[in-house]
Amino acid sequence: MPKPKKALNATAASLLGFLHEGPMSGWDLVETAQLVIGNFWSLTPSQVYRELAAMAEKGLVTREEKGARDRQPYRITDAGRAAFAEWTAEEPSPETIRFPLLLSISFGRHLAPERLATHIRKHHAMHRERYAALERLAQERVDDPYLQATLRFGLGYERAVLDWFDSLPASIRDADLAQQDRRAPRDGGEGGSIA
Amino acid sequence: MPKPKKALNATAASLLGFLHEGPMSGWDLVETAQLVIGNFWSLTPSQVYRELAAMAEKGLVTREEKGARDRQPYRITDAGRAAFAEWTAEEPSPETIRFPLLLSISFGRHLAPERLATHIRKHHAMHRERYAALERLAQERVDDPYLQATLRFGLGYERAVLDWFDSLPASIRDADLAQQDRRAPRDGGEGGSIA
DNA sequence: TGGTACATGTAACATGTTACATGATTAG
DNA sequence: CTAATCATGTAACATGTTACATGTACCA
Repeated sequence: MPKPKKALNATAASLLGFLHEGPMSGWDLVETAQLVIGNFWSLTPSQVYRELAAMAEKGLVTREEKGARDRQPYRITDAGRAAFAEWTAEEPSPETIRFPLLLSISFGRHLAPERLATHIRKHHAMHRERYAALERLAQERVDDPYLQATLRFGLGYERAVLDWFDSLPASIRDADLAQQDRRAPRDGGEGGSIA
Repeated sequence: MPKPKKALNATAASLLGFLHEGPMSGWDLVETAQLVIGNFWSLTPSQVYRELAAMAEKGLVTREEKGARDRQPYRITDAGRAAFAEWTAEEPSPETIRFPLLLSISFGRHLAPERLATHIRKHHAMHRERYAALERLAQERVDDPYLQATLRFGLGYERAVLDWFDSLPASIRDADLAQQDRRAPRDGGEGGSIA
């Protein structure tokens, strides 16, 4: 067997996905992606420009006439559509989550309790905001069932995260400065510079 | 301002976190990590060996006498503990999720419906299994509150994902071979072609 | 004695991140 | 005119992934 050969990476595929709707510039793509797939995928401008250049090289997209503000639109080609279709045939890999805060909690016994509690508090607040923003967004665009499904994912995820925050025991989330002697003698300042 | 200087990356930090419990080999670390932080962090053997080598270079860990089966244990040093402590002081970055299946759904209008439905079905099954496995795990180790908290995260997440799968409209998840003519023509169907 | 699981590691490559350089357009 | 924002891109580096090479111990 000749090995399934990986035609496209998911990021490139997503760009081609958007380009199905018509030519767009790198900037457009970044904006659109943030809005549409931002809840479960991320891509930076420099990645986008790199992928576009690579795909242009391979003939999956072509550059159009520049527009206003030097915008450089890219248009998907037939080869691009074919590559995209090939990508859709592969079984999507399982999702990956990287959640640094949970790392801090895992090693919570080695952190100063109020430090951990502070991290938790900030992230909790951030997720409350995200949830609210998502709810607002979900109320506007009710048209497209695919977008709706992914939006509902984001909502469900954020809801679960908020519930989880609420389920954290006081011993972890409410560390107050009073009962600090459990370990990690407070030294306030930046760690005792060892260098 | 001299720039916060990033002491450690989260993956290296997690290795140091585990090494706080005592010397371990790369293999041990991979196994432990899979078990303890596998629900929200991933690291491959080659990453682990590379990080260990780099950290040995920097004096954050030292190599111990090899044990049975050529196992090479690493022990955290004081500098390692200091670096870890420094890492805990940084605010954890927001989590990132990369969920290729949701990408497929986002571009669902450009996929053959039964292809998308197949992807969904497989992932749904995978998550059902993960959820069951996590529940089993959560029943055993009730001791450590930090582990419990992260386990509860995994459970909450998987629960949310399963609920989300259940919430998918039939039009997306139940594409059956009968109503295939939306696109991606197929043939050989039973006589009753839909009006 | 030969296969499988254990265990360590390297090399090559793909992807993601950060910092920066440049020019175009708009708003004040 | 000038600052802010829009827009494109490059370069350097960090991290993640895949494939492979090597050797150890167990067990059928």
